[in-house]
Amino acid sequence: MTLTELRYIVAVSQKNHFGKAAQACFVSQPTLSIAIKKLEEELGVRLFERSSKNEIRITEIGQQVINQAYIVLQEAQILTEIAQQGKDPLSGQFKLGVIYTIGPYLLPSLIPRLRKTAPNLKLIIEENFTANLFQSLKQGALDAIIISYPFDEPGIETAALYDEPFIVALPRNHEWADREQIQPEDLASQDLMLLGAGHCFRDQVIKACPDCMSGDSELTRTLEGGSLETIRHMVAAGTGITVLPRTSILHSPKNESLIVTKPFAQPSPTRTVAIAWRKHYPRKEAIVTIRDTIQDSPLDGVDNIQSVA
Amino acid sequence: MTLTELRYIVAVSQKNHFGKAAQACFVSQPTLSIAIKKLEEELGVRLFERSSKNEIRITEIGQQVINQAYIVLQEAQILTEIAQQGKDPLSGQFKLGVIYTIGPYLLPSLIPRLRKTAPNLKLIIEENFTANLFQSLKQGALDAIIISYPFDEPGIETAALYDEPFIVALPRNHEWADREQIQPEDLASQDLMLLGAGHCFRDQVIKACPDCMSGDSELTRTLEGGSLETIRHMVAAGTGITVLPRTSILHSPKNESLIVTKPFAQPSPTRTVAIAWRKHYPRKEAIVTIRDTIQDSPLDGVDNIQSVA
DNA sequence: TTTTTTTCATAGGAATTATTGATTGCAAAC
DNA sequence: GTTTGCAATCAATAATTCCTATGAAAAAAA
Repeated sequence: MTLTELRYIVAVSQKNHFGKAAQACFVSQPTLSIAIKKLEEELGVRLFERSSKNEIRITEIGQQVINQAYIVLQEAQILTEIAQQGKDPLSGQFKLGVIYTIGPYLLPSLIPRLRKTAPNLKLIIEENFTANLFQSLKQGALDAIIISYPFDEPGIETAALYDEPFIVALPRNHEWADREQIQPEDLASQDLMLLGAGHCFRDQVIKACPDCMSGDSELTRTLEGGSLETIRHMVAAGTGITVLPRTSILHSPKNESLIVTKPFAQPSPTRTVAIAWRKHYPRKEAIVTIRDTIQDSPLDGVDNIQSVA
Repeated sequence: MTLTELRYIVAVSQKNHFGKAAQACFVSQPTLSIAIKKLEEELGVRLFERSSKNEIRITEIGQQVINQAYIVLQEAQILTEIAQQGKDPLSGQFKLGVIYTIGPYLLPSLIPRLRKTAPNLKLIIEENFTANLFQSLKQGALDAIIISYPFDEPGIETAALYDEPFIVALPRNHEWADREQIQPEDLASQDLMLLGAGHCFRDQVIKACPDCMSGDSELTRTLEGGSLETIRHMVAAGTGITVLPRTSILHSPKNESLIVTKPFAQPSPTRTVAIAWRKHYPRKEAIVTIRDTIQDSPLDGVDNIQSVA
């Protein structure tokens, strides 16, 4: 049985005439006759009662079969419509993972802009650690993830989005409050607060300021389970100092005068934020759109990275 | 789009593996790959995300398409089941027309026996004049009709069922009550009651007893709108005499002593009852079954006619 | 009657499409 | 690096679809 054959019998039932039905199907009359004969043989049932002169007649069982053929064809039509609707890579769900230290600062501006550039894209957000996001990406639970370099996994492609300098956050009355800039090595002597294990930003800070974790620096503290916002509040409370990605301070309340931020001495420690997806992911256009949307109106204080489509 | 392609994508979604899916569909892996590629191109949508090593992944739109493919295939399956059920020519509706002068006598015995020989046949009965039955048969409103010869129409085939002698019905106290048999010509001198125009039996009686309608026989009366039963009651009431087909008296109450029946002198006027159907009617088996059912247990007093299958 | 017309079935051949085993290419695992 | 597993590709062949031309049957017209 083929859908074409079903279309043929439906046409015959509508035209009551093999020749006209064939015309309606844009085939020759023998083509249609043979196809129907084949279907009748396959079903083991005579669908039409042919008489040479008068109109053809539909058998009782033939009518039932034709009614069902309508249903089959209709469902097939719905299938193509489903495909048609889903043709747009910028429609449907898009599951985006973002690491904890980017999500709160990137998403508030990204989401409303993405609603304009891709209004049919139903964004579903997950915030998590890089490792968990990567697992979900690999398993297909996420369509793309936004993480920080270095990130190099087999089967995964990435595109850099922007470079984000690190800055130092101090309590207003800190001894460094008057400094212009900070040397990374100086942090070892301070009450430095870091995120818990799992946050890549923690590792990046440690790498930028290697001394802070050396044996003699017992001032450095890890806040397991905490977030950058938690740490920032602790800085404001005078508990210690910390290192933040610059985007995290651009979105904080302007009048937050309890905290002072200082840049690092050049070349400043920096992280590169990137988007990653499975190599064979079929909706690359959606990823390009997200990347472009992020870069079209960059966050203050970060440096866009040239697209390498 | 073909049903085969839909079966392929369903198989892939079940096996998560092109090779195994191909095996399940009893085709080679390239066959399945190409078919799916073709479907994806036709729909303009990527259904599967292929990665070399790991299992394949179904895209969001692909899942929707596959869900719909299930529905299409299921409806197609229902179609074949409908055909399967209807394969039996002895199932479904069968619309049988019978003329007025046969129906009341044949059907009471035919219907219960047909329920045994063809229990799935849903018999729908129409009683009417030959001409009307023929029209309905030609138009397809009836599947077969039971009429009396002569009956010869283009595109219609017939098979004789049985020969039925005519008999004369008299009031008990009629002058002929003691006769052994009646000569057709004698009827002209009697109060002969006939059915109205349209009943073929009327014409057959007139043909058998030509004198009864000649100018000098003003005793013959036509009962428009009447039936054989009406006429029989009038005979019982002594209004006149009539000619009946023999089956009509076999089913009358045994103790109906107000009427006396007499055979005609040999060769008795007789009618041949036959079944007729459109030449191209596809369920000939149903007709053969009805014919055989009538003849397997013949009505009393009639002569079966040899089947000429 | 005979002829014509209508209509579906059939035949033969061309074009298209489907199918297959063998091969290639790719990515991951050893 | 080599092997392994998987899907894509290739080239040859098989199957099918499709068309034109023709045939057969029956009704309508001459």
